[in-house]
Amino acid sequence: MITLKELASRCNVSIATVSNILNGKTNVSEATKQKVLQTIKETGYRPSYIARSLRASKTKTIGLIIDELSAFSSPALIEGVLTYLESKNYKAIIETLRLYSKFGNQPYTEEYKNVVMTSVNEMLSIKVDGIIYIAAHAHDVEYFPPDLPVPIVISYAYQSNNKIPALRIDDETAGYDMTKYLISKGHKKIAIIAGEEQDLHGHDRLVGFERAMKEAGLSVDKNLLVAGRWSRGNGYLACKELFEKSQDFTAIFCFNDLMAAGCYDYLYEIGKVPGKDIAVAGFDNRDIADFLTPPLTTMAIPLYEIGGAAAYILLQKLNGVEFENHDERLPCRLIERKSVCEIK
Amino acid sequence: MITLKELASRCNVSIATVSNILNGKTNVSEATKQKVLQTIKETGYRPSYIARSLRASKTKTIGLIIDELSAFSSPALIEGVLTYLESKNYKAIIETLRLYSKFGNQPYTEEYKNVVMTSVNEMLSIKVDGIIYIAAHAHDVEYFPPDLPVPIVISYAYQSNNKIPALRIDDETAGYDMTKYLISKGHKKIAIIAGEEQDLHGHDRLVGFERAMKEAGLSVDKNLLVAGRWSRGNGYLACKELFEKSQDFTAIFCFNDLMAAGCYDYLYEIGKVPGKDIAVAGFDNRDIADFLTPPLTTMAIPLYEIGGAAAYILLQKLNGVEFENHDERLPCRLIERKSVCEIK
DNA sequence: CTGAAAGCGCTTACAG
DNA sequence: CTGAAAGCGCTTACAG
Repeated sequence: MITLKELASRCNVSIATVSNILNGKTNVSEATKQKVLQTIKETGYRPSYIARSLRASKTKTIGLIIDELSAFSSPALIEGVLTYLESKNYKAIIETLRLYSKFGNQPYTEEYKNVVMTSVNEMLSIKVDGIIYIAAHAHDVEYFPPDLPVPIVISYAYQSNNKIPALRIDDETAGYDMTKYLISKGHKKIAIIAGEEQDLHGHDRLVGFERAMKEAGLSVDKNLLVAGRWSRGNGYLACKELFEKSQDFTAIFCFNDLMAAGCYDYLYEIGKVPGKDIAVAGFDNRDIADFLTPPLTTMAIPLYEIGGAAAYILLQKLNGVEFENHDERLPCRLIERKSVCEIK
Repeated sequence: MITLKELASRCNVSIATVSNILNGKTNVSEATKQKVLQTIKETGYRPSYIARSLRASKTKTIGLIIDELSAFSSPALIEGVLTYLESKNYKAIIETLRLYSKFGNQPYTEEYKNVVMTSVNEMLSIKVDGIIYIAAHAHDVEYFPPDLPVPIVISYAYQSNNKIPALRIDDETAGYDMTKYLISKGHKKIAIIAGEEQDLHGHDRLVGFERAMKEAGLSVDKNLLVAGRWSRGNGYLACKELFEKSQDFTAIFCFNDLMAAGCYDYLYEIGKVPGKDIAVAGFDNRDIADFLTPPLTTMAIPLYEIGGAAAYILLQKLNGVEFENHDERLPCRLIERKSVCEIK
């Protein structure tokens, strides 16, 4: 691969002139411009990104710090980021933290902070123009200092203690919408399998649920609320617990699809058919939702959009636009399938 | 963030000395070394990756070109690559080609070559030390020229016309193993839903199937072989076609899980229960496999391992080790669940 | 053991 | 319209 210098000498012009042409400066005669362009074509010359970055002290590269690539949400989030970045001619350096494999089910520990900050420092050393943090799960990030030398945007989580822009999903409205849907199908006694206590997603969905119930004049029975971890096995257990506490409900709203699947497991075990004997709703619209029997009615999460919006905001910030305290919540979409039966 | 020069002047030594310390050279007095290290700690100095890369003309960065991030295989492949890379202190620049969204079901066209080569050239411009191409589907890549200035490794596909190392799965053995398993369960008449014709994965799996049948002294009935696209809908259609052509089989080996799910759909429609009235096997071990009713017996693909091996080989090549004509096939693993019933 | 100097491949004032 | 020169932040012989 030839260099600018060689290219210039082949064309019998100075490197400054070639550089000007490359950068679209207009103060160049048409003749020399054509000659240079022609030679570039012949030689396959490509400017060195590295040299350009060093000189211009901008890399046009964004650092992507990813909690966990194998989280179901990550690929779509990343795809959204990359698509926007590419359209603006930015590159991405990617680093995955392997959060779940390293820290299991209690991921966001003190030790984890160090992992994240080490990654941030590495990105800084690479001289990325900005950073996008892609969380695996909504949480209060806390650890990004307010005085980072480059802008940062949080996707799928947020930070309460300063002004870092964040994009997440509107859990409350989603909880509200699903509950209204359930009510519209005639359900009045709705049980909840809620995911871990003190979980942000769960908390907000529950608030939405209660609001919808209240609006419909329906009472919320605390006996019909069961919490647990976000897995299929725990969905099974939670469903079991529900039936041990009460039989008085016609629908179960699970706060994720995995727990809904576990819920199915238990229902079949006791001879009840979801979508027929009892309504089940999920959340996330993972791939599996459509492959359950019956296909699961659930909430789709705007992952691609969140990724795109995160990239958009970051690039805006790079252009000097302020996004202080920007904590945007994108709407989820109800996907109606076969697991919610109607009650007359 | 301070520079080497500032750091040196704070310590009253030359930049060369600081650089030597940073790079672990031993010809430095303990006293100055301690002073410099101390100052680095105080100032939070970090060397500029960009400047270092320009000077050393190595970036310690690998370009990852990804067919389609949302392919089910990509995240694990990437995770494997990144994990190995990180352990060796390499970074990754990532670019996704959005193959399926751009080119639909006939992805590997002439136009696609240009997309890939554009990406390669961009990586070259960024001066990556090497490239890993992560395919979404096994195919003969063809387009990488043999004289690329940096080494390249193909993961999940291969290239027939030159010496680029490639890692893919051992479809033939996997087809053989699954067939043997089916035979061991008493099945003698096995139908195949094969995926697209002339597909590499499908071709090799079929060869393995035929070998196992032959070894067991079983005949292969061409009527029991149906091809189609890799989707659920086509699995449904293929299963229907199978039943229209013949009723004389006790097991269906689907060449991916999605088609197996479609197969389930049709079976239920005609009142047959998979795993009871008829055996069904899949391929891929996607997330959905365990959520079907009954859970699907299938073949797990060593994606993480392929990614890791690709990264390993690339770094070996960077160290001058030759891997000409390296076309490695990693073994799949049979995951036994509930969809294959036994015949006495 | 330490430092002065060249140079990696560019961009950016600035002079002509 | 064109070019000489400085400099981005490092590393690497080389001299002392």
